[in-house]
Amino acid sequence: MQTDTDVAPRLRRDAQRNRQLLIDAATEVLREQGMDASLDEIARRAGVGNATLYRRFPTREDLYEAVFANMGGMVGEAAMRAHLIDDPWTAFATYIEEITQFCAADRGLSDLMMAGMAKSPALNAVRLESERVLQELLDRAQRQGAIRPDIYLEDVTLMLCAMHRVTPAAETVAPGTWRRHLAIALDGFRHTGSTTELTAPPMTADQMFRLAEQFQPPKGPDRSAAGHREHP
Amino acid sequence: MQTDTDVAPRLRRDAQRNRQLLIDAATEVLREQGMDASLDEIARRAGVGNATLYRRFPTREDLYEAVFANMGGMVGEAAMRAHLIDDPWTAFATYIEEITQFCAADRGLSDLMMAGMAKSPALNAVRLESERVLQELLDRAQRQGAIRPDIYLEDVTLMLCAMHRVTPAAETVAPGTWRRHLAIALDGFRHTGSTTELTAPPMTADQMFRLAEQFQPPKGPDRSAAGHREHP
Amino acid sequence: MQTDTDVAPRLRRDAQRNRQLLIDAATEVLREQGMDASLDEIARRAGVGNATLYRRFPTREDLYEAVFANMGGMVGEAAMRAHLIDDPWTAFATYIEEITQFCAADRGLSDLMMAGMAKSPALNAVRLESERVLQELLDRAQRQGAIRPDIYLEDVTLMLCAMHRVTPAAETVAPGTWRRHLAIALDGFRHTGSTTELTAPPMTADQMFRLAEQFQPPKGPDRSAAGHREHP
Amino acid sequence: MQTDTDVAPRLRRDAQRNRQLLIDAATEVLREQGMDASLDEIARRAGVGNATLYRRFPTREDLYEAVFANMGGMVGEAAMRAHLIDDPWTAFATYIEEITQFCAADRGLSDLMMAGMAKSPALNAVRLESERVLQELLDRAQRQGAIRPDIYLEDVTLMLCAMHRVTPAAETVAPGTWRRHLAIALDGFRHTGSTTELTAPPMTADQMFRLAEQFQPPKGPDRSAAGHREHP
DNA sequence: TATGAATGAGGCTTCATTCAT
DNA sequence: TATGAATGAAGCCTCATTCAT
Repeated sequence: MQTDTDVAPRLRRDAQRNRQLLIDAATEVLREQGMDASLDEIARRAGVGNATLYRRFPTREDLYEAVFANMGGMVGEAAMRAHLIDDPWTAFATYIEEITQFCAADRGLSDLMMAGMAKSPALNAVRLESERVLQELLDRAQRQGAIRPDIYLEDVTLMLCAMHRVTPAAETVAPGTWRRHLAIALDGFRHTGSTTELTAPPMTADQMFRLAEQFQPPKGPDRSAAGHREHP
Repeated sequence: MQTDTDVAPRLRRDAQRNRQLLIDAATEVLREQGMDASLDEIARRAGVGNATLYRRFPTREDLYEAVFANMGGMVGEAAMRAHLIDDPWTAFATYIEEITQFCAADRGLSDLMMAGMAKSPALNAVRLESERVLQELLDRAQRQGAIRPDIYLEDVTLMLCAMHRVTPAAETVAPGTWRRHLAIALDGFRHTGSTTELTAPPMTADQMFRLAEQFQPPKGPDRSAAGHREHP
Repeated sequence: MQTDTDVAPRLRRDAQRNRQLLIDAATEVLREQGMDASLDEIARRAGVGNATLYRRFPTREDLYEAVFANMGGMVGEAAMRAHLIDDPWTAFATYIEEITQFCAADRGLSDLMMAGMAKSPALNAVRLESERVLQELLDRAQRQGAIRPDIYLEDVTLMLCAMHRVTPAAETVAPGTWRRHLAIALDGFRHTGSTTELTAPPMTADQMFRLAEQFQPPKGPDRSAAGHREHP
Repeated sequence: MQTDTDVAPRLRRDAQRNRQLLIDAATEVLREQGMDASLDEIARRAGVGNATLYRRFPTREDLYEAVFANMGGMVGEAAMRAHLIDDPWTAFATYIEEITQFCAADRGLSDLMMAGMAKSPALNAVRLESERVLQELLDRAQRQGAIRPDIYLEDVTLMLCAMHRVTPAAETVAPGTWRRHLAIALDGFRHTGSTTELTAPPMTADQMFRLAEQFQPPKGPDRSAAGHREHP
């Protein structure tokens, strides 16, 4: 399902296979249960001992990073396609639509898209990149007058965050409806004759960060002298 | 804090008191920790044995139902206030704002507002009542032309669902920002010159119900051979 | 085996029984395996679910404290008997002998006698009380000239510490030999014509404390959001 | 660091090198963590696969044996130096001091000095050799009247055993204090006017052996159906 | 041969739930 | 009736050890 043959440089064939089994199982379980999924369950689903999972991915973050390794590519491609679109509004909307389409199909992806994961460079990189793209598209659409001028990146991000927390579940029940939902939400950004005046300030980037921190996967016990001790 | 004298008709005085203690504690814990809170924690906070909780509220649903019994009142009052507002759009927006204000301050409330709780008449009743109100306000605003005509109740509900899954967390980080967020989202419903055409159909009521079922509190283990055992 | 009926104020009879079973099992396991014993093993040996152990004794320290609850009495009695002895040296030696006799019979007791257990008031209290007694007896014997004047409390304590780390094991192999061992060691404190000059300074009380900290029982994972999460 | 070219007679050059890396790493880890150190940690520190460790040293004992193979040299040199000392008491005390100095700096060495390792010829050989030397020095000091005549080799050994179980920890907290501690303890052996009469008999050599057996490194699980499994 | 990989069991901790008082 | 008590299972993590390359 995932194809990151280059990511794990030299791994024995069977290890490579197990790694893939784990990633696939994790993808599946995350899709179903979201970011709080049990690691043992993932190992079980992969048909692999739990310790194998720990060997391959010492922390939950490592596993998640691997699961979403190809997300970077997805974002990049979506960005590229969006940049080819002439109409600024359409470019903006299309980019968000593509991102959302990805998330709608995967509860885990949705969860992680906004989750803190402060420790995971890869995940943060993807998010930052996506936000960079978003900012560009937003600027362009505002310059052209399609989007109301008092909208900030964080407004868009927050709206996406909210969407992502619902679309995967909605998808299992009414596939495709998210497109309608998203179209409506996007219209809220439009620069039209009748818009509600915004009194509250937008979130700051730091507040967004702290918000993301609140959507964290479970944190296990710390690793100072824990666990197994003696086999009597 | 809660006053549901009719709900539990004949109960000894102390039982009545315990019931109330539990509801108050649950309200508090749910507000802080959301739908997944530990039942033992609730009993502890109420200063009551855990078994008492089980006796009073055999299932988690029963407890939650009681906790949100008074929400009906809140919805009713919001509805009343909204109906006093002349401008249809303002009425619509104000009602949603009041509901959201409540949810923003209470993680448990937000969780449960959309949560399945199929078994819970009370919760469903509140939801249905709220939806009835919403439908009225929506109709009115559409008749007057403030809201685009191809919007359905489910579109509004779904948007609210998404909001509720984010606002409580946002509130801890940037209080009040949800107003901005909500204003933008509501503008999406407006009937303006430039709106995106909606190709996908709205959710059906039944789909909404099945969606709500996906946001469930934790389910316990399968208990087949549990309980007290003499020490063999 | 232990008899602390007053310690746990009002406990249901079965709980009292289980508590006792746990303490007995812990005593036994600690005697055999020392302070690193597995908590699950203790529960198993007591014929009780592991969670019961946690309910009764939330931390390892709590359990250990209970196991050694009667140590205080032992120390007090030994002190009383020692104070009745006229000859200062005999009083000093006898007190230490009684303490050691207790420790020789119990590896767990020996371990804990010196172990850090910084969190356990009871254990620390016993240790401090014992040291107070020791100091008195030491002073008396030094005033009378039986013990060389450049000996400090910490010298005695350290010697005891060393003894305790060996006597329980020795006891299983050659019961009673510890008396011989102890007699020889005590003679080292005597004020005689031929003693080795002591060039190094004695340990400070603080150093003793930090030494004790090095003999710690295993530390489990921390309790921030760990363990059980969902029962899917 | 170690040089046991004779021990492993014919080994490929790289094997020889790995063997040495492992011994060095083990020495280091044992020094820091004592006898219970993790084997994986040792292999890791050696920069070598864990299976290599198993191939080179099938059992923990085998590894420990190799680690302490050179201890024979240390003992021999200490013995030599002691024999050059004219005063019998000084010779006796100096030898013990040198041995203890070694142990104080090395937790693993201390642990193993007395540990059972019944299977390990090398460790036993070192111990026996050291005891032989000790016996000689003891005899000499007793003949000259410096040490009381009713002291036996096992008395000295046992005292050393007790010291070794404390000095490494003490060393980290109050370096050098062991010298004071040791000096006091040694004085206990002296032939002076005032000594305590010894009623209990000394340990027999066999009892000492069985005592040593009680200080064992961790034993692994029972492995009956382990290993690699195809994923069914 | 050397190695990384895999494994299951074991340790700790918490939770929803039933039992006995 | 109210309550504390008991329970097993599930979660997380690590280790000694065997297997396959």
